[in-house]
Amino acid sequence: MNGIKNQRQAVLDRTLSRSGLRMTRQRQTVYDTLMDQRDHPTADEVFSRVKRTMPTISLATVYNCLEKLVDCGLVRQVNRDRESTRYCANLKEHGHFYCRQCGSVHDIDLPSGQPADLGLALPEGFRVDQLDVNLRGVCPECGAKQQS
Amino acid sequence: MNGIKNQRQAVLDRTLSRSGLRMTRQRQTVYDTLMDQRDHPTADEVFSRVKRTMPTISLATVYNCLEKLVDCGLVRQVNRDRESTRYCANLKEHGHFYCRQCGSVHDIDLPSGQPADLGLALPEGFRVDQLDVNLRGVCPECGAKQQS
DNA sequence: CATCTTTTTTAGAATAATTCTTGATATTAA
DNA sequence: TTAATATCAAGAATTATTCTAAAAAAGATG
Repeated sequence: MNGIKNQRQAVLDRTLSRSGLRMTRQRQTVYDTLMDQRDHPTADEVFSRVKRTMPTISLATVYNCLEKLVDCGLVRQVNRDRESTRYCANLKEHGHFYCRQCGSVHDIDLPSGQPADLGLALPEGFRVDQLDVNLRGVCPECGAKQQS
Repeated sequence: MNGIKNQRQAVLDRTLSRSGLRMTRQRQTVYDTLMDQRDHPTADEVFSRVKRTMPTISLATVYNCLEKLVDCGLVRQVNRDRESTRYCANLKEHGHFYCRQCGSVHDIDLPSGQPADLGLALPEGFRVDQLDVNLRGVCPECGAKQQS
């Protein structure tokens, strides 16, 4: 029972050791937390979720774990302006939509392929290796509320 | 002589008062600084540039002025991850390219029109009113250096 | 012009997120 | 087991930014 978590754990273990890192209970819990509820929590939010099952963990450790997960590519940092960094376990290339009313963050699929495909008029000579797309507006839930 | 600065000043004056704000020597100088050298400086960098002609200005004032300029729409804030906010006096819709080698920031034209035109597969119900595109990579200058 | 009002500036304190430091603890290797 | 290394944890430190409160400047009014 609970094959999903076992499989997830195997991926984590493999990926960590590929980066010369050890699998620890803390990393596992932090990773599980991100995978279980994929709503782009801040480090602080992750901290309070993890504390529920591991009350002795410290915020510094959560930051450390998140950093390692980002380093080994299992987790992405998501930033909007200078607000707290959020963490995202969706590895597919995607952008983010921020609802200015409820503050929720939604993943938005990007057209696969190179950034050039976005139709950007990139002058000669720029080599792009990362693309970051952020949208701001009103999400469907808030939009609906407003109409009524 | 110096018609450009006079014209610029007139625009600033008009725009400020449209927002119920006064034209001050500090705001004028901060705005001029951004318009004169359009390289996306941080507040701190603006501060040190402004100090050259106005040695008594304080950093808080620079922050205040920048905030007002942003409020009244003459200046845009530009963020990359959680680094210091940068300020940009280019009002045309555009994205930003960050060179990971020299740290320079370049404006990148976006295809005019709605965000949907970027080819984003936006699910039904999202109303977008702001689009933010950041690219990361190597700029032409650094690319050329590397080849040789 | 003198006075009153409002806005702006300023210096320094406060804040918030994150990183750093250092010693304790756990894990692996020998 | 012992040694070596990696990780964790608690709190201090850092950094960018905002807040606060008082002084200065600008504009309006009589």
